[in-house]
Amino acid sequence: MISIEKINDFKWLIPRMEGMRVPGIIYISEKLLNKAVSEKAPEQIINVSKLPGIVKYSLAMPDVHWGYGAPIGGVGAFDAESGVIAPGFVGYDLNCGVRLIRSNLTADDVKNKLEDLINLLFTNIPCGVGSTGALKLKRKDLEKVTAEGAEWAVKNGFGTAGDLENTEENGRIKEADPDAVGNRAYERGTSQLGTLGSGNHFIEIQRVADIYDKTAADSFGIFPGQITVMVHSGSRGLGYQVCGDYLDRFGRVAADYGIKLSDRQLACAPVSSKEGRRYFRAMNAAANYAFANRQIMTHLIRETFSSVFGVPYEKMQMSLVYDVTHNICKIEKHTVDGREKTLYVHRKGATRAFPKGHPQLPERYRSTGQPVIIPGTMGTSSYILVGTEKAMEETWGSTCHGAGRMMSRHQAVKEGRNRSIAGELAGRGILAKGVSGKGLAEEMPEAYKDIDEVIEIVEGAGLSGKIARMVPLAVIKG
DNA sequence: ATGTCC
Repeated sequence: MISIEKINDFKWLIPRMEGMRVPGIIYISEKLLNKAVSEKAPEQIINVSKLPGIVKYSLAMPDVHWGYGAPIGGVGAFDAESGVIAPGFVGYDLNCGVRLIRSNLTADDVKNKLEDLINLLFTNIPCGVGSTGALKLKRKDLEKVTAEGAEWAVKNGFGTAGDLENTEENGRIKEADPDAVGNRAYERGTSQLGTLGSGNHFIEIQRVADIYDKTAADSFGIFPGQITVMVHSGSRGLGYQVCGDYLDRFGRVAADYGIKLSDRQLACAPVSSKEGRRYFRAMNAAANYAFANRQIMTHLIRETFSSVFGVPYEKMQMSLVYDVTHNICKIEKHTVDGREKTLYVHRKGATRAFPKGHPQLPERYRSTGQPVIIPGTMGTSSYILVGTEKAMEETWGSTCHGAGRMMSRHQAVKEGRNRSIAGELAGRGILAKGVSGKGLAEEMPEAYKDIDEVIEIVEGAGLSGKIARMVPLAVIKG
């Protein structure tokens, strides 16, 4: 039995016990804690707290759930000298992330076009496990993609300079090394650029249903009744392979650095070690691939809208609001006990949420704070939030990343037997097109926590502010 | 999440 003590309505403490270097903190409500968090997630929060060089606390967001090695919804910062880096605390889908594309279309404009849009998106953007895209790149070009990220995509005609401006890291992480990515990863990545993938990855056409902060919404280009398009995808087989390769490697070398692993899935190496630095550069290379992937899909989405409406997409003002990554480790400066420190911040199923004034934000968001894009499920709302100063102080500038699973995929498939999830969604006015019925069942809304409750918690805890809520109209699923 | 088992 793990003891979890209430700090306040939205914040809970796992006190430091034998072997823990720092305490655990879970941002959650009593209701969600009892209903949606199994014992396995707190065990992983504790395992993370035992890693060398972890600073202050092992954190979990309200969408926390059990994952490979470390919890999804977990955040932890590590000292730049004594800390470690752990692939299992970044996730297999390196730079899995979300972007939101705005438009000047209203729900009325798309009412009679939704079916065409969703069918053509499904045709134009390959999805599903192992799906391959229209682009087949030579190894040399692929290396440019891992070095240059979304910048490569824009350079090759898939998007605009404005897209880069509105992407975390401008869509290109500088400290990336194409040579740190293995052959097998490149083989898998060759034909997958511009593909959606499977699982919880999706492209969704949404309607803006609520505005909570008009000033911020205005500066984000968001208005009531507006059509937005949300993309959730990552680095596909390339990132998966990078994660796997370095997990193997770290599993073998951790002992050489005197690290005793409490869970092999949480294999790690010192950030300052040869292996640690190499993983960091490979991870960033895979992250760049993911930025390019979402960028190329953005272009395909714009073309799809153009062809359905018969007007150039520029006329529909389909610009990028923001692109966030929620599976990554970043070098960031944070204040620790009154002093500025350089930290390796791991976010696994957690979103950066920097406050207004932060120097890393694009000029246009300097006075509002960073847009935080949070998807719900196929059947529920999604949100635009904004980063806060309190997140900077308490969670290394982090917030939740989505609703967070409540049921295992296996359990969801079982629940979905003799049901048509697409049919049920259609009954609620949501057009869902998936590669497989099983895939849709795995992603049924009931398999997830209530996104509205999750958002209430991050807002109540002061980790982000609500800007707008979108509802799903139509979605494609891998 | 994932060429859902090299």
